[in-house]
Amino acid sequence: MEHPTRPRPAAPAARQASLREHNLALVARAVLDAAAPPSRAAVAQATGLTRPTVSTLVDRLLRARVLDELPPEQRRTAGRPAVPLVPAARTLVGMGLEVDVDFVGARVLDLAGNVVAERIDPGQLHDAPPQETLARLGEIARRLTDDVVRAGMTLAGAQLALPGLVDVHRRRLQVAPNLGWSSLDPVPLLGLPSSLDVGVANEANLAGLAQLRPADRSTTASSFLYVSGEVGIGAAVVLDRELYLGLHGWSGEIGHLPVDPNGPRCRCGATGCLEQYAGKDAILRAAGLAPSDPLAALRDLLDDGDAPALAAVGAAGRALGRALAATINLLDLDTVLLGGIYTDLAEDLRPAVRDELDARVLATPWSPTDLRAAPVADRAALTGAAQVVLRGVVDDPARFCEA
Amino acid sequence: MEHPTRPRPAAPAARQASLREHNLALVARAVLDAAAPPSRAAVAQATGLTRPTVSTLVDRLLRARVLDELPPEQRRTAGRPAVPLVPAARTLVGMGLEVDVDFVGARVLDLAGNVVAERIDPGQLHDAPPQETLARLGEIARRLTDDVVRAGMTLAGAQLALPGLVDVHRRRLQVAPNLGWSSLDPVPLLGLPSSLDVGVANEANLAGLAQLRPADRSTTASSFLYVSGEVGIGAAVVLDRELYLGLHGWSGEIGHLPVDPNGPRCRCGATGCLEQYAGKDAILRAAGLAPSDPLAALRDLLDDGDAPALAAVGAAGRALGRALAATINLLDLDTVLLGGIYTDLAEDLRPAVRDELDARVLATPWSPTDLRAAPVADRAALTGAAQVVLRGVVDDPARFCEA
DNA sequence: CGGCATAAGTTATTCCATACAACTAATGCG
DNA sequence: CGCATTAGTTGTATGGAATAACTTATGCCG
Repeated sequence: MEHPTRPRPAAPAARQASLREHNLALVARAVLDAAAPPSRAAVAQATGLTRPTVSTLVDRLLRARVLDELPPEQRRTAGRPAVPLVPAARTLVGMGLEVDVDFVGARVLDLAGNVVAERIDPGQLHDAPPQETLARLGEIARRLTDDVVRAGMTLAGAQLALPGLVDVHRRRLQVAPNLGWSSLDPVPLLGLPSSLDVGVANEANLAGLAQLRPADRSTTASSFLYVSGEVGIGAAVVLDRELYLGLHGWSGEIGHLPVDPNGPRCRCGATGCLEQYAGKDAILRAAGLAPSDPLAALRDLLDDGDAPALAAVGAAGRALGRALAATINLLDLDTVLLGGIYTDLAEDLRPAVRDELDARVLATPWSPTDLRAAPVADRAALTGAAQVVLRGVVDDPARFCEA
Repeated sequence: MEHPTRPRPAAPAARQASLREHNLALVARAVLDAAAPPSRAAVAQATGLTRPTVSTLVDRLLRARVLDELPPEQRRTAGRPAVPLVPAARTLVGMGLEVDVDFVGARVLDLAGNVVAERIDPGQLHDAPPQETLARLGEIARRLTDDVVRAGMTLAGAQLALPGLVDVHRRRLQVAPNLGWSSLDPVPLLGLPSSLDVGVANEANLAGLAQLRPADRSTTASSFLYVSGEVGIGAAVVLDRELYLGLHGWSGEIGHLPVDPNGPRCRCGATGCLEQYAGKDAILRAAGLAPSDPLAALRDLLDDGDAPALAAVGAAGRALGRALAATINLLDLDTVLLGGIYTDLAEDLRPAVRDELDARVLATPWSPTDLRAAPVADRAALTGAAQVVLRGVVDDPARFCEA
């Protein structure tokens, strides 16, 4: 059972072995989260465990191929040189899967954060039958799985990102308007071996999680609101590096926040939803482009100072700012990461969004909102999905330790 | 350090003693959450620990006066009769403190949930200087403390509920518009002995937490949105019995969700905020009453079928419904508890709120929203504040075990 | 070049919370 | 009165982690 965050606390039994598992995970996380490859002694320092304890735990993690040793480093100080520890590359890997309106794809990451294998198949998938699309994705997944297994890696699981309401506990898609899908059990349709653990989650939520680990190892905030602007608009609430999922995993449906009750009718039935102002199609249409036009066309218009395009982005920014202000008031976050098409439009959107945030966020005087482009932009959901699998490994490495 | 929920996960050290503490808390919680007083054997069953282990842990909790034994029950079945375990009454107690626009008060609860001591002082406190008001409250607190200590009880801590933006980590009040207070360190102004641990939190958040334990021991949902309608409107997000606090504890500021950008100007600077439609003063004014009129006056008008009153409540319900729909879309909750003045108005508000929820909540087809009056209505924040202290005791009973 | 300080990592021992198994205690039942 | 049954206790074993002492591998200084 892979979940975007660990399963509900439930009733935690508390035997003695839990201690070892807990500390094993603690050590693994310390190595993965470290700024530079730490020695056993440094891990002991960081975790509060003693050096002997860390040693035995590290040995176990080395045998499980969760960690790896680097050659002893040359130090300038006295003392025995440390053996730097790093997450193992190309051993345990996790697979992210995604279906979106214009592609299906899979990406395999290892614990070091490397993309080990990837395959993206573009195509217009709106209203394509789910059986067909998911079978196609399953085929890709199977091929990548074969590749990595042949290369000696162990696939720990997979996570499927879908642009819609996903029940993460039942692994069920309730509805994905932009795909034209509803009431679906997507996992069986992939046709993957049942031994492979496949979780399902919302695309924006997974993309949000991916922001926690930029490829350049720079640090992002550990709490933020990630907004994904696509045809629909989704969001992820991340607090203390944990995703807020809500009851089912449907949290973050920001696209239908009411911006103006007198506004245009939305396909959700209400009027004046955010999506009608700041959704991809809405922006393009307001800028005088067609929904099928590439985003670059809008970029060009903006760079040329085209008035309708500037007006479209301004209106989108104001609407987005209002919706974000409401969200921030409700959730008490101080960082907003602009994802999806908003990443490229960040500088164009900023003034209008800023104005609305400053005017409407109650906490502004004490905690002004940090508004920035999302650091991970390249199909972040795919990366986030794979990371969820790997997070499952790091949170319970005991599963992969035989002795 | 009392917090509405336990402090941030941070870096959990993991020594051997943690195991005992964890299991101690597990056993304590099992007894407190049980539907009927359980035996040691039943606790063992419930927790997954063995009977000998439970026995030693229970002994410790008995010595710490966290638990108590009842006289062995008469059973109809064979076997040695069980000794029922209950939370100890009148031993360890927690104090809730509250300042609101029309009263200051303190309430002391024991682990069994009994109100052990209470003192409410009504008064119009809008624009009263915080030094004075908090000193008054401190005086009450000191008197209650003396009473319970004299009666042999141990006061584990206190928690102060305030109607405003409270930074729970710094224990600081940023702003409380309805009190006319801002930028305040309230705890020192209470003048309580520094040995007493006093936390601070938002009134609506604490009232929301209180809903988890109705006095009649009936079960509420473990996840819900609690809405507190007063002069301002606040909310608490409770997921899996845990309060979502956000970064600072400012979550749940629902009162300034925009309902209609063309609506009346709000003192927050924006226009058409929820508070302008569904705040206590707004409803009373729209019903032709004065803000100072008691709620009963509105009740009478409604019962008489007074048209302006009905219209006022209808408008409030529609506005509230829209704001709640936005909140539910964002947070994925399926239960809304109406608190504050909304409790009494629940049946009057229901139709309009229902309509808006059904129309706007995306998840309605799969998870219709349960809308009901809050089960704990009698100054719930005061109760919730005391419970936060007691929760701290139950989560770490080792603090009170000497041996 | 050899002793010494220093830091990393390991080995041997102790400690302690829990599991396990066997016991005692207190009841109903035939 | 013996027996089955369930609650609770005692005594022993297990196994993680702490502690302290050790080994290893370096830089530094005379």
